[in-house]
Amino acid sequence: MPIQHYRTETYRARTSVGYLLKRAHSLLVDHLEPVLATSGFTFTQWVVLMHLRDGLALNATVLCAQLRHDSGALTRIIDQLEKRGLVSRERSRQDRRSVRLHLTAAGRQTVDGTMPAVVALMNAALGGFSRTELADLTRLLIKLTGTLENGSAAARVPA
Amino acid sequence: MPIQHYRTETYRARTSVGYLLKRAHSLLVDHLEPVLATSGFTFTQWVVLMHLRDGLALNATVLCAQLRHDSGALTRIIDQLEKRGLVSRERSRQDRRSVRLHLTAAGRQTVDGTMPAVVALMNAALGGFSRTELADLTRLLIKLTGTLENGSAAARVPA
DNA sequence: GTCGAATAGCTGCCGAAGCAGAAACTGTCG
DNA sequence: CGACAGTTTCTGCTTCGGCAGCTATTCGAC
Repeated sequence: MPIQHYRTETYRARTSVGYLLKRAHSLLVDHLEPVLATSGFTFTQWVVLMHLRDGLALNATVLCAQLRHDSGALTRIIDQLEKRGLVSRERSRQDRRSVRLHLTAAGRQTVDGTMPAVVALMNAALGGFSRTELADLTRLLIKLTGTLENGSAAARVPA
Repeated sequence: MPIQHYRTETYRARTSVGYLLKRAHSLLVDHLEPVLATSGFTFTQWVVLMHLRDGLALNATVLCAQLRHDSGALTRIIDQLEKRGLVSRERSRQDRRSVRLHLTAAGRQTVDGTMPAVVALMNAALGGFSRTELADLTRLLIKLTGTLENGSAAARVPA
């Protein structure tokens, strides 16, 4: 039995978590894009490279789930990055349906090169935050995504 | 002099605020869309109606800024909603360049009809949160957006 | 008042994401 | 073995957001 945080009569867009999430993310991307553009990347391309660098995804299917992105669109992004020599495709031998992705040396070097500017931007954005506040924010966001990933939220919606 | 929250060597996508914001928002929208589809709305259309209902935006320019949406795209969304009789356009008399937007009675009734399901969904998504946790999350998100709206973040990025 | 600059909104165009379906492959069950 | 369901990736089609340019209107300097 969850708490009634919001009520129908008093729900307002501007104070809702959903609106604030969108706004914060959108503003962050707007600040990030010019920085990445100096390295010749769109935001989406850079995110793909970051995930490959961190070993979070070895193939397109997992990458789609992680990034909540369309598989068709991802194919085309990988095409671009492969053409630039930053990513390589290789058919898996265990399961020949699957294509293993990894960063090339050039790809790793390029994405590492973007990190100082990105980290500086993030730290500036969080300039007014104490360490505790950032830890709280991170924890609460992880908690929220955890709830949303399990089907529990959708299941409770009345017909 | 902001705190060095993140460092170049240890920055990882999965634990960064940016990634978590995107993921949380995206999951929330995925849950919301089927609910709104039963009323015949896309997420974007519904957000526009909500803002008009709450009196947050009286014309297209303000609405664009609020929603961080393109003015051209917004014109077409308003077209659809006007054609369905949910929104009305009216040239302002004070400034005839400006078009005042408002919900029609039908529009208000329709968007109000979506509220119970939306509120139920949000409460389910926040099921594991205490009142304090939701208050903290909301406050921290507002704080973050505030920082990002003032140009301070971008200004500090090194060349 | 007049002229140039700025603002509000709309239209055409382009690129990227979403959807559906095809092709290649795997594993299972009879 | 062979039919069939399920995966993984890729390819066309459609839709939608972002950009540039246009018109109408207003503001400000002179």
